[in-house]
Amino acid sequence: MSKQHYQASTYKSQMSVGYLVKRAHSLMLDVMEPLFENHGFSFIQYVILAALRDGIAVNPKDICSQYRHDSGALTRVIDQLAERGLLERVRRDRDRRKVELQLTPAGREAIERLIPLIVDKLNEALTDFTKAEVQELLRLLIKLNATLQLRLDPNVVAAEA
Amino acid sequence: MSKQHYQASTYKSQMSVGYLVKRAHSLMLDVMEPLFENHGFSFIQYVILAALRDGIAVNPKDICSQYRHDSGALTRVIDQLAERGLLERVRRDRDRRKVELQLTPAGREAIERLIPLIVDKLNEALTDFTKAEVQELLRLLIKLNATLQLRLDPNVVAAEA
DNA sequence: GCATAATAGCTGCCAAAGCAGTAATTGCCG
DNA sequence: CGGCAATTACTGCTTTGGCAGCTATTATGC
Repeated sequence: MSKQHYQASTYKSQMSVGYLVKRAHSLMLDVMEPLFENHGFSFIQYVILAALRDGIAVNPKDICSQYRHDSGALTRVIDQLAERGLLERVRRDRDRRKVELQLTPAGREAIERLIPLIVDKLNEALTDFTKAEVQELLRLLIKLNATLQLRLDPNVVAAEA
Repeated sequence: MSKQHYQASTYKSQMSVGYLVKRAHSLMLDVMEPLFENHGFSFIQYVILAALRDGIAVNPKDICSQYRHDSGALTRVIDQLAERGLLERVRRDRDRRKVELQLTPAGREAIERLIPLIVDKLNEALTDFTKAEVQELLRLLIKLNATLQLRLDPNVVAAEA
């Protein structure tokens, strides 16, 4: 069924997409995290603000599944952000189980201030890349994610269609 | 200096290598973790065994920096694996601060048993990819990691040369 | 329509990661 | 050579994530 890109007899972690993605993730964190901490945010706090800014998530549930973060832990982080007046919980009548998270003006301002710093770091990380290489990397990552998503939960995609 | 791949005024997380790598990492974990747990290993335990198998690491320090894992936490995980007889701590005279980790026969057997399962999952995740696409993805990830590594610690590479 | 299952968010408890400080060893520089 | 800084691994303490259970609300099957 699936292609034989890897074989057990010759497998080495160094050439595994799994290892390489994990390592890229580690290195990205090393680069980005100090940036947020300097501005009074933990990484997960930034992630939430950015997810709301870009429409990646509206409910806590979305953030949990998108970023593989624990639901209980997330509640407490949202509490922190709400206490600092950066976002608000809104209950809509449409489905009263759900909580809609909304950035306050202060929250929007905070995340917008961080964006240029992120952009700088990303551009630095991609200095040696051509435009075409970046496009190809994005395309392949998106394709990989789509496949993984599909294998994990075939129903979701069908349901959204 | 660095190319302008991204601009603050048009930046969206969905097209960020950072976001895409983080998401790939999440999805990979969702796919792989159940596999290890079914065989009595946590993900970090597998990572350690695989790192030793493939020569990614020899000392605890190597694992910490490669995988961004806390040194203290790692000591305790290594304790677990040592108690289960899967690896051994060896002090070499060359530098007695360092501990060299070595897989025992049981440890080697355990990790070798897991490899085929990993390989299957990876091949599944890459089903829709051509050989050329996989090669290109690997190349770009390796290049990205090298750049990030360089930006984080310019001395390391110079020292190793 | 009603009982049951499923979903979303929250709370308490436990395990694990993060942090700081320690001891042993080695490298470095005067 | 000697003293100080750096490195490696480890140990306690704190913070955070992961898990199970709970409540409220909505979807589903009879």
